[in-house]
Amino acid sequence: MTTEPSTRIILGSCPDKLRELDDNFFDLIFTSPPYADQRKHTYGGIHPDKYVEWFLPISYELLRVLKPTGTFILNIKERVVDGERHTYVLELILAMRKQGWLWTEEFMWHKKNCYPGKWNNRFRDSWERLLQFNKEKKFKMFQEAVMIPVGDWSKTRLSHLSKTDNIRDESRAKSGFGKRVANWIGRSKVYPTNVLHLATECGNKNHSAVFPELLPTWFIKLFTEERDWVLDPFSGSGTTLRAAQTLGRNSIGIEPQTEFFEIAQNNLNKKQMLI
Amino acid sequence: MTTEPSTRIILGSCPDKLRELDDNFFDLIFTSPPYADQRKHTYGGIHPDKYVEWFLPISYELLRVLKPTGTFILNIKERVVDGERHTYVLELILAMRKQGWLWTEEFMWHKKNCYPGKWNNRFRDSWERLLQFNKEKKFKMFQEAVMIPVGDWSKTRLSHLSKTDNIRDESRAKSGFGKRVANWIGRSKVYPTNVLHLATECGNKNHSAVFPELLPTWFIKLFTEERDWVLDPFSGSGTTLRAAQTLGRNSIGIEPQTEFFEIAQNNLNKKQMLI
DNA sequence: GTTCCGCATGAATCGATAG
DNA sequence: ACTATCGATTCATGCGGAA
Repeated sequence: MTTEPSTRIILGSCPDKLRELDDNFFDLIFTSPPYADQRKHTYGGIHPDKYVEWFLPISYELLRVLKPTGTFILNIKERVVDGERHTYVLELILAMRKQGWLWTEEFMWHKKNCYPGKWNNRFRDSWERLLQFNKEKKFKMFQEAVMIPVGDWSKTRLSHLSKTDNIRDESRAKSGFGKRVANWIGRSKVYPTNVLHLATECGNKNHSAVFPELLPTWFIKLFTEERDWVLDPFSGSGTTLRAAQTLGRNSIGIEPQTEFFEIAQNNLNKKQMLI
Repeated sequence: MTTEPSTRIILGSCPDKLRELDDNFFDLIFTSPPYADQRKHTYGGIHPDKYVEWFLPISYELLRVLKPTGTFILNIKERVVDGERHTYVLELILAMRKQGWLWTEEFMWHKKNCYPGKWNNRFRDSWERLLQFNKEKKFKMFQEAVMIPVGDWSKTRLSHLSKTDNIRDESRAKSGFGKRVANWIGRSKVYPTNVLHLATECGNKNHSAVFPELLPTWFIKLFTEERDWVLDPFSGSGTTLRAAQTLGRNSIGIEPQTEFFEIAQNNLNKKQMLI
């Protein structure tokens, strides 16, 4: 048994590779599956009308490999089809409940910098769903791990902050929500809400990720302890795995594309990699 | 024909009173219906399992009285029942589509100051859905009416902020999001996103509103012109009607409780009231 | 060392044009 | 008529070069 947490990426696809994993093994599953008909160039686009059908065999396996006290966080957003929001996400929630999942909560990721554009009939979409599913009503949760510091006077102060005002200290504090943590060290802390107000990662970083590392970091802190096991069945460039590694959690990722598989390997600490 | 816009509240309940209204009459329907409540004895509480069944006859009439170019904004959030988010909102969206509604968009109200509380298995809920439904793909929308100041200046400006610089002036500007207007007149503006980041109203007013007046104000500006007709089928203390009156729109409200009916009457400009 | 500014880019969507 | 492809639109962010 090593003292370092282990990180491993499996080259392959879901649900096939999931079947090789043990029952009741993971404490947290955090993933952002390919959205319907999006990123066609990287993943084979899944047609919106076929999305639920495609995902259910995967969620079936996820239910099996999750511990009874574990949590599944699904980052997803429905696309616009023919002028309407498509209903596949709503249908997926209903179908997963029939599969045995509990739909415990819906967190919201409020993106600070969303995709630009201008249309006559809608505004830019600046939020995504973070659906929380559980196997049992009683699950592990460590709310203290994600508390944010706020004093009485700072409540007033915070209400006057603009979006950009929060940015600078985010990368330093790594506590989520970008609340200029450094300035309030030693102050009393409060619990956050179910809205995460984070920026998407910019494309000109040396690695590209669809979500910022702060996102998995926050949920890993909230739902796991050190040495717990984290799974990302669509690990992509490995953002979830890197967050897990930084926090001393064991993790497994699954990724079908060799290109992303290799990028993720390079972004992770080699000493902890199990090949 | 009066030059002032008219405002009228009907004492009665839905869908009965809706049946007395004309076809294809309203440009905007904005409402926050009573939330589902499992405590049967509560007045007006609708059991979550019966919510869709209760609402469909109402949405049927709303579809009838809305103009083909009009918009229906439904402010709603599902309750937690037995540890899970109940699915009645998801089911309602699916059922309303079968009724003929288009589910065009889902706006998000990100509450700045949400209800306090502490639970072992969840955080405070600080967002609500604002579901947009339409009859036709082509609907009236006036995006310029809700533009907000560009964030570009703020990078420079915010680096040397004084305390007074931070003070917001929502009421004077009436610009929807209430984003520090006075200082940036003459600056270029940008379109907002589909997330509204507003504070809930303070409780120390003599009436309690479930949403701040800025919320209906924003949608009335976005989807109607002066003298257009606005309907709130659950008008409560009359927040939507007052917003409509302030903006020079005609409006009709429906409210079953005499107490709220009278509160709303008192909050509105009497000269424009049609009794 | 800082700060400032230019610039490329991103889980998108619509409408027109083409097959 | 129905589907596929393509250009136009837009803005917060972070990197890199310059002052």
